[in-house]
Amino acid sequence: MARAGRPPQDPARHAERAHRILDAAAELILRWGYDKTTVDDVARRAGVAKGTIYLHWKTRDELFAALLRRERVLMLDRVREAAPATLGELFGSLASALLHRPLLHAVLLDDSEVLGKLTRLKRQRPSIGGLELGGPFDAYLRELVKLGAVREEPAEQVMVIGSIFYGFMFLPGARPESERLPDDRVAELLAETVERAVGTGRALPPADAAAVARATLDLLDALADVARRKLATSMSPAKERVQ
Amino acid sequence: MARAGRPPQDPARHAERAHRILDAAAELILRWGYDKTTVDDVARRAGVAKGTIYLHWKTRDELFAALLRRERVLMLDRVREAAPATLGELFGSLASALLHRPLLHAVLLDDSEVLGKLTRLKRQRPSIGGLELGGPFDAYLRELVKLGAVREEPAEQVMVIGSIFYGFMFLPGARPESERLPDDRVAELLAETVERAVGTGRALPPADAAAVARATLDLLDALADVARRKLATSMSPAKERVQ
DNA sequence: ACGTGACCATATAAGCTCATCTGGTCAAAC
DNA sequence: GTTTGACCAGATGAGCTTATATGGTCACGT
Repeated sequence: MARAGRPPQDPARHAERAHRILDAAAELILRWGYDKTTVDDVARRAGVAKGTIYLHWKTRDELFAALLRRERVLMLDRVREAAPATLGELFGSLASALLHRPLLHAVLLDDSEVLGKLTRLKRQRPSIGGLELGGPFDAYLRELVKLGAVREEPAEQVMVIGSIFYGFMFLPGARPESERLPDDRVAELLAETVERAVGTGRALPPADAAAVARATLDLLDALADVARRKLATSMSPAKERVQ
Repeated sequence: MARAGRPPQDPARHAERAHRILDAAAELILRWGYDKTTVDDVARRAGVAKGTIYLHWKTRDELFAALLRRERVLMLDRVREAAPATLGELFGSLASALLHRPLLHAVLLDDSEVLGKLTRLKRQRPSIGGLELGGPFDAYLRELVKLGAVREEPAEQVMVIGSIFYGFMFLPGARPESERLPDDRVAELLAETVERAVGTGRALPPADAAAVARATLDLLDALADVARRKLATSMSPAKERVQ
């Protein structure tokens, strides 16, 4: 109640505060799990009043959605920075980035420890690991097939890649600490495995290799673009949104 | 461990009844889950009195253990019959057999729908998918490395294989029915993927290829032998057992 | 205009009771 | 000698009550 001052309508400050709230939420959810993290906790940790949170999001769930969307954008940005030039590198970078974002990792694995009662509900969603399996990724794969970087039958290759990716993301958590490989090594092995599993094995002519690298970055840009647009929806003030 | 008391009047009939009870248990557990399946249900379905079940096993849990051990033996027998001759074929056969044994599949995936409150408890166990990752399988892998069938760093390859296997066993269950491949095709793709992921790619001289096939069958024999011995322990009358 | 925190209706958790169920036993019946 | 099912103590679950916590709102102060 002691807080004075009426900051003018400063969008930058407003956005900064939203991010501060999301930071608080991320930290608390990771520590206590979604069920045990209250809006009041988040507000306190972010140094705002509870009501302020509802100036940004209509419900607690929307706050969480915004958080996940931001995680996604951050992850994709990191992948994009790594500038993967092949399918294997793409998934290696994805893995590496995902392992640095425990919330997304928890969503992928449907970890009830973290997600609480949200666990089963998310199952409905068709997306796996942040990649829509029909859609831009599918087009990307077909492109690589054309370029001779990936074998035929893209529909099956999608399943193969998905399985490998999921297995690599899951298994380390199921093994005793002592036998666990460092995250970076896991990512490297994943990259290698994907390449061997669905690659053609032939070396590509430089022009085609460049085309693959280009297609990969284009895909990431497209995914990041969608992700950023969704995030923007989640970050605009609650009142402005219709639904 | 001399036999206390007298052997049953007709051992064959006795064993047949034990299997009938396990059949009943398997069916009910798959239908209702472990938690909702009572000893009385099993007895009724098997056409015996409840007390009879306790002539075979000391506790409900031991009945379940026997069931799983039988499943394991049956699965390994099936794999052995397929006579896999390479590492890839070994895992293809394992996958195919596992997909035909829903109980083992549930154990691998830690499916709480089926296992109920047993879910988290089994987590402790070091075994994944019925293969002890240190032990006979490890020796087998090293042998294949020596024969030039598998790349170096067997410790990492174990992790790679495990991840791939788990991913392939898990993913189909997470996808919509419409996009799901037939079990046989999944097994084939898994075989191919494992081979590409950890194989050397070179064709082996016939003598070495034969050695690989031999080692594979030897491994299966060894695993089946252990499994059968454990099963035997679980199938001997409850009173004869010490622990 | 903006932000706040007291406020409210509802949700959740804890504690308790009571009836039913279930794993396991055993004296009696084959 | 083998099998059975009535039987028992403890587990489980439904139902209810009470106390606390929580998501979300809003009149008010700045």
